[in-house]
Formats: sequence, C-alpha cells, structure tokens
Amino acid sequence: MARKPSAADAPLRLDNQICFAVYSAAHAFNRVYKPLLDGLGLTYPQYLVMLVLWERDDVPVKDIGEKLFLDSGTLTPLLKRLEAAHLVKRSRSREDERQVLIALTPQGHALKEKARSVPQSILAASDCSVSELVAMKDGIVALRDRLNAVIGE
Amino acid sequence: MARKPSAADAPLRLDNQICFAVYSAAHAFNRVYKPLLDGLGLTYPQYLVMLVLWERDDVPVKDIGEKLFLDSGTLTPLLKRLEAAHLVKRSRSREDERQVLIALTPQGHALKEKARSVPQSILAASDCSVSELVAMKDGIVALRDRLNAVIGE
DNA sequence: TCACATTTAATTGTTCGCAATTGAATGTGC
DNA sequence: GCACATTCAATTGCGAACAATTAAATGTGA
Repeated sequence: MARKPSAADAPLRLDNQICFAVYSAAHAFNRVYKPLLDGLGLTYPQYLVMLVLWERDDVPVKDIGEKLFLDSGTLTPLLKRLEAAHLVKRSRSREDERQVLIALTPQGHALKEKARSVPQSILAASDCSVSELVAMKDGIVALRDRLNAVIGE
Repeated sequence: MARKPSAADAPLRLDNQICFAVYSAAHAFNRVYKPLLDGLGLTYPQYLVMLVLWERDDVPVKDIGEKLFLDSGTLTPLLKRLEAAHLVKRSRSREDERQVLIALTPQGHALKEKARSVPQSILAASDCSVSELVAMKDGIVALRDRLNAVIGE
C-alpha cells in the first residue's frame, strides 16, 4: 500500500505546490543576500525597512508595516535594533502621540550609497534577463495581491 | 535633495525587487494556509514535513532537510513537536547510529486524508488557472535552483 | 461633556530559520 | 590498527514572524 505513486496524491506532492516553490525561493534569496548584507550590517528584513526609508523618511511604524506586510510585533524590535545600530531615530509624533515616527540618521542616509551595489549582485546571481525577472515579479505580485484579498475576507 | 524620484534609485525601489515579491508572497501564502492548517493542528513548515513523509516514510532527518532546504537546527525541534503531537516517531538507525529515522505513526498516516482538501482551497484562493500556476511555479523553481547553485559556489 | 469605539505601538509567548559549536559514529589513509 | 577527517544530529543564541493582549491617545455619537 502507498507504494506506487497515485494520481489522487498528485495535489499533495511537494513538487507540485507553488507555495513550496515560493517558500523555498524566498529562503534561497535570503541565503544569497546574507553575505552581501553582512557588509552593510543588516539582515534582509532590516534591509527592506531601509529600502522603505530611503524612499521616504520620517514615517510612522504603521506605514512601514503596510508597505512590507508586517505588523508592530515584528517591526518594533527590529526598529529598536536599527536604532541601536544608529541607523534610525524613533520619536513620538507631536500631532498624534500614538504614532512613533522613524527617521534616518546621517549614517542611515549614508548607508544607501553602500547599498547601491546590492541589486546588481542579486541580478547576477539570478542568472536571468531583466525582462524575464520583471515578468516573473509581476506575476508573483499579482498572485500575492489576490491571496491578500482573500485574507481580508 | 532626494525629493524627486531619481532614475539612479530605481534598482533600490521596493516595488522593483523580485525578492520582495517572493518574500511577501511567501507570507501571503502562510496567512492563507494558517486557518486551513489549524484544522489539522499543523504549522506550515510542519505541513511541509508531513508532505515529505506522506510521499516516503522512515527517512533520516537529513533527507527531509535536503528536500525542504532546511537544516537540523530547524528540523530537530520541529520534529520533536510533531512527535509530541503523536504524528511521527523518532528512532536511531540500527545501521548508522548517527542517523535519526522519522516514521509516521498511524495518526500521522491518517492525517493525510484530512489534508487532501487543502491544495484545492489554496488553488481557489489563488484565483488563477492551474496552467498559469504551473508555469509560474516552474519559473520560480528554476530561479531558486540557480540561486542555490550560486550559494554552493 | 461623557461613554464608547477605534487606532497605534508595545509586550508576551510560540514557532521558524540559520550560524556556530558540540559530540558521537563512521570512514580513510598510512 | 590507529590517528585523522567526515558525517550527522543536537544544542545554543539571535533575529524574524505572528497571534493575542495591553495601554495610551484619539475620534465619535448621543
């Protein structure tokens, strides 16, 4: 029993699952990023937060969370570590005392220049044309947004 | 300064990064899976381990790790939790005492039947044709394998 | 104005994920 | 046969990720 591969089992086969493809690809990206980001003193989630801040500074925690799909339980300790590394400053908003505004320090701004080489290293590791990557990215983003729509009922 | 979007900044823009697409899609999948897997009493990584074992039983930890791209630091505690839930049994191999063999319990085998409805729920949430998903999955797997090849020098 | 709901971060506890180390078992070269 | 390297799992420590709760600030309706 359960010796010969059954057609009924096909949906449960690991190799047939797109979610495992995505899950394992995310880990593979992380492993490629690690040596690059070690040079910046950042982890990958911290790098994502810095990407957000390099686009726009002095934003509440919630805005960062909405862009990265992360909540305060993840971001609060992460931001405290970035503050301990002197890359950001956390301060209560004066208009709304509930909000904590995240601003880059001069070191945080400066790190952007060191980070410019990262994307092209990733592109090289992907060993893939830009147009292929863009097409794949657009497909994945569309899928992600449909999944997130389901979660929001 | 840094007010108007600069072309030089495009590679650092969050929305341009395929890795963030993959990262955020993985989280979105996790959130869709959660309510489904709660009914099975599994987390998503535990579900992946069960998928491996439903395909082939009585395998060393290392084999599971190779299929899922996870190491013993992740798998050992996870497998202990599955054992505490009476879904697997851990035992030292008699031929090679270094190996720990993982076997399904009757409950572990039985859970497979309850899991059969999961993939179609995910498919429904994806709101996408099977052929599109397969094409996307193949593209992501190929990318993942190229990334993993870079890591292995 | 005052009770009440909402918003926002922070906190707590559990589970992953991985690097680095440890220790035991096995394989090898001489 | 014996020193040595390799393999494998377990352990430790740190950083996510998230659910659930707490607490403070703000908004709203009667």
